[in-house]
Amino acid sequence: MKYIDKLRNSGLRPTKQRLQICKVLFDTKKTFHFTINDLAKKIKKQINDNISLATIYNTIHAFEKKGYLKQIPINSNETYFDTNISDHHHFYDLKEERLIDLENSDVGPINIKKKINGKKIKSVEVLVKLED
Amino acid sequence: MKYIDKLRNSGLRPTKQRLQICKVLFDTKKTFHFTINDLAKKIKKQINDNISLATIYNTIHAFEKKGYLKQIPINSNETYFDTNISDHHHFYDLKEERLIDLENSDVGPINIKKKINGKKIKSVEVLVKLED
DNA sequence: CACTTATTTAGAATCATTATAAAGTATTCC
DNA sequence: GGAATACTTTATAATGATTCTAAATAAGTG
Ligand SMILES: [Mn+2]
Ligand SMILES: [Mn+2]
Ligand SMILES: [Zn+2]
Ligand SMILES: [Zn+2]
Repeated sequence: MKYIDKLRNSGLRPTKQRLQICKVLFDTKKTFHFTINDLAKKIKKQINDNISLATIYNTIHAFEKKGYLKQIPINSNETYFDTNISDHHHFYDLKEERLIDLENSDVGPINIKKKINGKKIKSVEVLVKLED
Repeated sequence: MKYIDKLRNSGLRPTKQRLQICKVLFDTKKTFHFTINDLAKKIKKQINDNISLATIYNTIHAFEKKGYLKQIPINSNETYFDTNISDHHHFYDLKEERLIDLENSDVGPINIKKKINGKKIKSVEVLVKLED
């Protein structure tokens, strides 16, 4: 069982709820962007069972900490997550309020010339805002 | 009167509160990053007068709409604003939870190769997360 | 199976932000 | 200047995403 091992390997007990959430998040051809609210709806529609909102929050945060999800830096009243954990960037369509992946190869190499003493770069993320 | 004209020119009446907020935001050598909460404290300390929180929110949003402030895309429970409205980027020190400006010249030119039909690029912002 | 530890859950609490609507102020026009 | 009008401020309430709490349940261990 793919997800059972995945969870065990990161010290998370493979509970029914976590496995159901894994299925919704990772059993797809395409990766996707979501808010907790989006996800809660998707879960309700896809599995015929209830998972409490607190568990969804807990699980998403646990997955993010383990690196199974990424948080997308964007200004919104809701937090956006991404099942695409590759090093990549985003378009944000301001009118449609929609995120679109920009693969690393779609953006030339980014050269950060400034250095901060004693700190190292953990990630470099580009947000490209789009208008009509 | 610098700020009176500035406000009038953008169709905002130069009220006492707006002028006081202008002073706190723009009467400084250096630009700075702030949350509404930061700013409310700063206002209380610098002017000997009370401005309601609702007015601070209204004013900051009006200024942002007019282009006198920028919102910084970052995941935080509070919204960050910037009095530096030049085209620039940010370091975000994860440990100290602090934003640091990265001037455009500190980052090589960014080449967005992908195009989205019917949309044009409004802004390109880079967020560089720093760890120890 | 007992025992320990982690997880789930409903509901309450928190807190940034936005909405409301009444009182106050700036602007316009005579 | 002095209405009349439109905009602004304000206290306070409402909203809504997220986090907290503490009791019930489930998983891991031997
Ligand atoms: Mn957020
Ligand atoms: Mn926000
Ligand atoms: Zn993405
Ligand atoms: Zn800045």
